[in-house]
Formats: sequence, structure tokens, C-alpha cells
Amino acid sequence: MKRRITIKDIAKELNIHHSTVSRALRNDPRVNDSTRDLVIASARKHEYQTNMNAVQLRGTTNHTIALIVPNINHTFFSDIVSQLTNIAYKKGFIISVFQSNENFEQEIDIVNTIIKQNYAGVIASISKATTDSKHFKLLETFGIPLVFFDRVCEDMATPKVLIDNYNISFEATEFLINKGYKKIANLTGPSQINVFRDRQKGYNDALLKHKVIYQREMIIDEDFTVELGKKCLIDLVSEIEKPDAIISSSILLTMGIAVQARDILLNIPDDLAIIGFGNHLTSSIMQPQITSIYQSETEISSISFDILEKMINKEISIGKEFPIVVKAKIIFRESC
Amino acid sequence: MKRRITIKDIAKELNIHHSTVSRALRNDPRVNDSTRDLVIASARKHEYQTNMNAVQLRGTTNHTIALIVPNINHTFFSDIVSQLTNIAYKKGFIISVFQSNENFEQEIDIVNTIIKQNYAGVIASISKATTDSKHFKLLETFGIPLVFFDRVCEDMATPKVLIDNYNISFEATEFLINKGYKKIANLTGPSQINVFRDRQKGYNDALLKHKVIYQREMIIDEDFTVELGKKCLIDLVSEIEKPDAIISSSILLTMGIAVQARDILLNIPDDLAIIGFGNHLTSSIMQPQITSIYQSETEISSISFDILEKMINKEISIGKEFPIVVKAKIIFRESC
DNA sequence: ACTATCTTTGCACACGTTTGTATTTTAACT
DNA sequence: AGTTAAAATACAAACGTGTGCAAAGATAGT
Repeated sequence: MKRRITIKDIAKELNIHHSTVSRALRNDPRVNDSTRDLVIASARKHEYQTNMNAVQLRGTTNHTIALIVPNINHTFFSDIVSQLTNIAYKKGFIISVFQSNENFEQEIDIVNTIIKQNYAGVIASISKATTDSKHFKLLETFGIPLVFFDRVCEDMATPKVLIDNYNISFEATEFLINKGYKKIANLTGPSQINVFRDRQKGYNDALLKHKVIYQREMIIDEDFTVELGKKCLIDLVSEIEKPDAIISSSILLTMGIAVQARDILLNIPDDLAIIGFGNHLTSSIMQPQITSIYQSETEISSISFDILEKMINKEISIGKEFPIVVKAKIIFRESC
Repeated sequence: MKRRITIKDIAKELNIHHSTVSRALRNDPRVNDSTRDLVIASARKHEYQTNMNAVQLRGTTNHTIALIVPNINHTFFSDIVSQLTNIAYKKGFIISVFQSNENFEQEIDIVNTIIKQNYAGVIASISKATTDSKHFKLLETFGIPLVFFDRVCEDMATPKVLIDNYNISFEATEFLINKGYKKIANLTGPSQINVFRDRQKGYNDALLKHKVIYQREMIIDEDFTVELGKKCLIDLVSEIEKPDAIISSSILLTMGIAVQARDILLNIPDDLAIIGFGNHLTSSIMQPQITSIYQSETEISSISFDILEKMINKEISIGKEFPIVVKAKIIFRESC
């Protein structure tokens, strides 16, 4: 294992100054074609690779973007991660993915790391435990552009890309009411997060509009899992007033509910209707197929990236037309 | 947006030299407690953040690890990504995830980026299209430790962590034969990848041992998807000799097969048995539940990380007890 | 052939840290 | 009080690039 080749090494070999090598490698017009050829040949021969730490220290180019998600292995986020990575790659950016694990401290650590490493920009969806946006504001003071998607810090003037949770939740609830369901429960997350609060509001307003008295919200602070979904259904059916329909904010909870319903011989959709946020593959594979709410990961990803790219290139001024709302829609299937 | 605070700024404010500040912040014993307190107070006041580009350029500490996977949103990999991220975080390392997208060129680009950015180490699973290991060998010449998991470059002496694909595939095939299935098809990936080739070998040897004549391998070069799984089943049942059992190398293909079987009214497991690699949640949620092969993501992740960490700390010499094989096992369910 | 313009290369400094060595200040011991 | 050792700080160089500016070399126009 030998020392890394630098532009100075190449310069020495060719008896020229390293600044000329630097220019040659970056296609600066100020260097003669013949010397450029020599430089490139030598660089290739020695398998030269730019030391980006030096470049970034110098403060010139930087094409690495950080992406923060609560969980990499939850389908909604992993789809976003996958899409964003590909979009970015096509535009010459590299994406590093960080997982906050729904943990506030960890999220703070991640943001600090991002600042220390001088990323060009950040795309983030906050953890369920995040109660304060101080760390994200720190990004601003360091001049690092930030775009939120899905779960956002509402007290910040940064761009936000999200679906219309209120309306789609209202619509779903109303649909169930019109279908004749009388006791609709709402399985969701903590209300300090915009996503869950807006869905709760939509649900409640739909109940109010149709003068439905039964109202049952089950708030999950922990990580959403299938096991938890099962447990929720067990708890719900043991209550004096059992629900006859459930709206679930997470695909994993939805799966848990459906499996548990099967196990305790609840008929779907007759005994229990289900609508789940997140139109993952499993929604259409389960039996019966689950009616679910589609939120376009493709659209969210590409819009988020485009905005961030403009911010990095300083082509945009913050705080005008934001937040940007991406249309969601209900995919009707057998579960209601 | 103001300029970033540096140790020199802090030094100037306190009328001391910046090298003292540097030492104070890193708890070097050579600095007086009282001045250290002053430095820390000032750093906190100005929200100082180390510039890692400078640190890494200097060549001292570096705690960032790169993880390369073919697809971030395929469950096996996204689980590994998630686990590794958490393990690393606990040990003070940061993981950046890169997605090759099953694309050779992209994988090369990623490796080059990793070299340019001076990562401390790399954990990788190669793309299906990778036919050459030159880029990974480049990592070695740059002194960057590398650990492969699951899909590996076999011509390299780097540590490899994988499951015993041959034996488990043999076992699964034999199990089906003993159950009375006569026409077992094997749905898998290209044989230049160790994982798929070993599984093919296990499958073939089991057929040989039991003198089964029917042999049908369907090799998928493209990305594994549910749609593709459906199509495969359609193709297979249209053949003169239809299979009565299928072993599938991918959870998504397995899902496609199961859904398609339901659509064309094939009874599982009577008309068609299924065993699928990858014991994802969906295996136990589908109806009927799918017999699947469990490969411990937890174990693979933690072993891979431990080895890499030792390599980074130079506590290990390459090429001895490798590859490391993690035990896989069959989880028997209703599909056979 | 001589000046003017353009092209090409060299020089030196800067980015923010870390670290070996030199220098100063403080403490300890006769 | 005077010498010595120890502790604390300052100095300077280095990591690999990029860039404004100066210098040198080449070309063109009279």
C-alpha cells in the first residue's frame, strides 16, 4: 500500500507546475492541448483520484447531498431514498443517506455530522420524537440549503414538499361514513408532527360534518411495526365500543391489523373495513386487497430534489410559494 | 449568512494560539484546565463545528463508512442498511449508503466517489451486472479496507460474509423432492454471481442425488420485481412440462408468483409448491403463507461491521479465516 | 525588427486542521 | 534565591487543491 498520487506527483513527473496539472484536469481553457494530453495520460496511468477533502476545504465545488429519514427500511422512505439516489446520480450529485431511527438525539448528531462534513444540501423528514428545530436552524446559519418532505418542521421557512394529508384523510373518512360504517377508528402518530395532526383533523372534521358521535384515536409514539398493528387491533376489539372500520397511518400497522383480523376471524370488509396510508405492493397482494392511499414517491422525490438543486445554485429565494402539496389519491380495493 | 467559525476565530477572541484551541477541543492533556474551559465556552457560544474536510485532509481521524448495495428498497438490503446504520452509530461511525441500481457503470462511479471522498472503509454487495473487480481492487491500492457481504467478488482476498447458499438450496430442493414434487423449477439470477451460482449448484446436486430428471432453471438478469415474478409463472405454466414446485431467489419474484398463481387458480401447495429465499414479513402475511429461507440480516450486518472495524484499526490481517458463513434456515409454512 | 496582443505556464497564498519542536511560564526542590 | 524540572503555550510546517497575478513565450500586425 503506497502513498496516494497527487497532482504534485504528476507535475513532478512532467516537469511542470502543479497548478497547470490542476487546470488541465478540469479542462481549463488556459492550458495547451498537448500538455493537457500529457497530464491526462499520466493521471490515468497512475489512477489518479481527486482528493475531495482538499477541494471542499478550498470551498469550490461540492456535489454531495445528505438525506435524513426516520427509517430506511420502511417502504415509503426506502422508495424515496431509492428514487432520490437515482435522480441525483443522473444530475451528477451523490446522496448519503442517514437514518434517525425515530430518535431525536440521533437526528441532532446526524445534522452536526452533516455540518462538519460540509454537505452541499440536505433533504429531510423528521423523526416522530423531534420536538425542536434548533439543529435544523443551525444548518441555515451554516448556509446549507434544506428541504423538508413529508414530516416537516413547521416553524421554519424552508421549502416543504408534502401530500395533502387533511383533505385525503377527510375524504377517506367520509367515504367510510357514506358506506355505512358508524364506528371509525383512526390509528396514527403523535400530533406534534404535521402529517399525523393534519390527518387527525381531516378525520375529525369529517366526523363532525356527518354528525358521527363515535370518535377513537389511537396514537402510536413508538416505531410502527406489524406486531404493534396486531396489538392495536386486539386492544380495539376489547373495548366496549368496537370499531367497524380503521384508518391506519402506516403500512406496517395496516398489515398487522389485517393479519390479526384474519386470526380472530373478523371478516373484512363486513366486520371491519380498512383504509391504509401508503400504497405499497403488499396492499394489493394481501387477501383481501387493502384499500390504500397513494402518495407519489416519485413526485415527492423529484420535486424535493429540484428545489434543493435550485437552492444550491442560488437560483431561488426561500419562503415564497412553499409548502408544495403533492396530490394523494385513494386506491379502492376490497377492504371496504 | 455569515462565515463559518474556525478555531482561529476562537483563538483570536481569547488571545491565544489556534493550536492551543485545537488541543483544548480534543482534550489534549497538554492544555491548562482553565483555558480549556474558556475555549469550550467560546466554541459553544459560537456553535463551532469542526471542519472535517480539514481534519481528513490532514489525514488523522475518519469515521465515515460507505455502504454499497444494489437496491436500497429491496427488503433484504434495506434491512441490512438499517441495521448497519444503527450498529455503526453506536460505535461512533457514520454510514453513507450508495445504490448501484444493479448497474455496473454506476457501481464504478460510486467506488471512485468513495476514493475521492476518503472514506474510512467500505462494505459492499455487488450488482448483478458486475463482471469485473478492477474498481474494487482500486480501493485496496488506496488503502481503503473493504468487506463484501452476500454478493461478492470471488477473485479478491477481502473478507466476505455470506450465507451457505449451496447447502440451503440443496436442502430446500431435497425437501421438495421428499415431499413428492417431481418437477421443481429454479428461479434465480445470473451465474456469474456467487449467490446464484451456489444456489444453482445446490439445486442441481439435489436433483442428481435423487435422480430427478426434470430440470428447469430460469435466469433473471433484470431487476427482480413482482411483475416479473408474475410473468415468469405465466411462462413456466405455458411450457410443455409445467413445474409443480418453484424455488425463487427473490422475495419480489416469490410474491409475483404467488399472486399470479391465485389469479390463474393454481392451488398452493397442491398444484404448485413455493419456497422463497428471503424471510420477509410478507412471507407470513400472504395467503397461503410462504415457506421461506431465512438469512439473518442482523448477523450479517454485525459480523461485517466488526470485521471492517478491525481492518480500519489495523487489528486484522486479510485472507485467513475468510469467507465467513452465516447459517441460513428454512422456515416451513403453508406453501409446501 | 519592434511593439502589441494573446496564449501558456509558474509562483505564492489560502482553505482549517493537527503535530513536532521551540519557547515561555509556573512549580518544585535544595 | 537559584537551579532544575515540569507544565503550558506559541510557532511553523504540512495535508492537496484552486486561483489571482506575474512572468514568459508565441503570434500577429505594422
